[in-house]
Amino acid sequence: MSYQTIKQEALHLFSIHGFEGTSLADIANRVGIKKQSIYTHFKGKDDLYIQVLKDAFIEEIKLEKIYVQEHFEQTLDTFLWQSLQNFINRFHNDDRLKFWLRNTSIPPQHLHDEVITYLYQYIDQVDELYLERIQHAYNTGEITQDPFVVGMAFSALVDSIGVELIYGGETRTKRKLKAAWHIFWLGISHLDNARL
Amino acid sequence: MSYQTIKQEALHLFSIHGFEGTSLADIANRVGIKKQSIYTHFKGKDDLYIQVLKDAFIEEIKLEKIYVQEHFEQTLDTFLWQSLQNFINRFHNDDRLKFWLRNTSIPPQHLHDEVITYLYQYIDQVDELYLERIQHAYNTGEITQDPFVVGMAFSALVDSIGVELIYGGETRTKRKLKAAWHIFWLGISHLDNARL
DNA sequence: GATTTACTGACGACCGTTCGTTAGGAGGTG
DNA sequence: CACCTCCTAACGAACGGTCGTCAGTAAATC
Repeated sequence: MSYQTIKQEALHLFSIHGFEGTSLADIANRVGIKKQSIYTHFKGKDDLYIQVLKDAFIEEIKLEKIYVQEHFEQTLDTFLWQSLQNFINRFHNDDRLKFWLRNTSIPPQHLHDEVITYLYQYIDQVDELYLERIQHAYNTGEITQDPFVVGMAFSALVDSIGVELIYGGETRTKRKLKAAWHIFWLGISHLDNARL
Repeated sequence: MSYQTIKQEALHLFSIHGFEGTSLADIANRVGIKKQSIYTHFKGKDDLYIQVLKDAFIEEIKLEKIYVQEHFEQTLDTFLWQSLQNFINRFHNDDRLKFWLRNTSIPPQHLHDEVITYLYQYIDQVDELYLERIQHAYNTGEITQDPFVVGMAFSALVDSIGVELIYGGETRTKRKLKAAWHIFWLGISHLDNARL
């Protein structure tokens, strides 16, 4: 089924070169068909792009849910740390996350609203997933800070890792992650429960 | 001098639509000239793009240096916090930072290396600037954690704010920044000087 | 008059898209 | 089994546009 193949190759190229930087000819070339044949399966370039976006959205949410489900019982420490490792691994082994992080910063203008809608849904849903686990940690006294604040701070930490991954330096990413994580963990387990 | 005007309008459009998403016709249109006239001042699109990139790099570095210089004597608390505010203001009032953050995630492939080189220079130089001030804070006992680690963690904090700014939600940015800063500050002033 | 600047005109290349057509298989009908 | 119809997938050819670019010319500035 070349319907799937087209989406797969489109995802790959979009994740590297973005919407305008990727032509239908390029995609078709990788699939091994002519660009006109793409129109058998998709209404046009916009349609293909949105389909790819949607797929990536659904899949990424699913993977996050699975992770949280399978690691919920671990200590918050390893739960959060391994989720970061999981995030990094996914970025390297899968085009979806790459597509996701890269295309949301400069989406094609005429599709901006649609892209942003999916993006916000993604962030909110993921944040909520993690908030549950963090709330749990707060209740058991594992952390002392307001769970909502901790959740947001962790979300910011994930954002920063995303940036580093995009910029490409593996050494840089590791170094920054190590430092940011260290400070983050000290912060959320701080004894003085300061008010915000 | 329309040489400057061209760069200015190019910067504006590149910062919104990226390299491929911006045409010379669009730029010329905003300047009020024909697209061919751009070739009087620049060798071509690539040349214009690199010039704009270079300008943004130099100017942003300069602004950071000025900030650090003028606020060095403040407490680390306000020094770092206000630098974040400064960062946010610059993003909103100036196209350079917008260009910078947006174009480094998906640079045009044939200019990738050049772009990345400038980017790394930028990050390293800024990190070093802040490290000096942080080192100073460590010496005076204002913070307890390894200055290098604190610098990296702060750099990560800036990254995450950059992401939020690009995504566009002002409310989201404020909320996340508040939380991330809170945890960050607790972390770097933590009493147990844990080893990394 | 020399030099800078912007213009007109045109170029080939590529863009996304539409058209009509062809090959091949699935499924039903006689 | 043979025949016909329908559907899917991919094709070549071509469309109107836009892209970046180059050459030559006119206008403005010094």
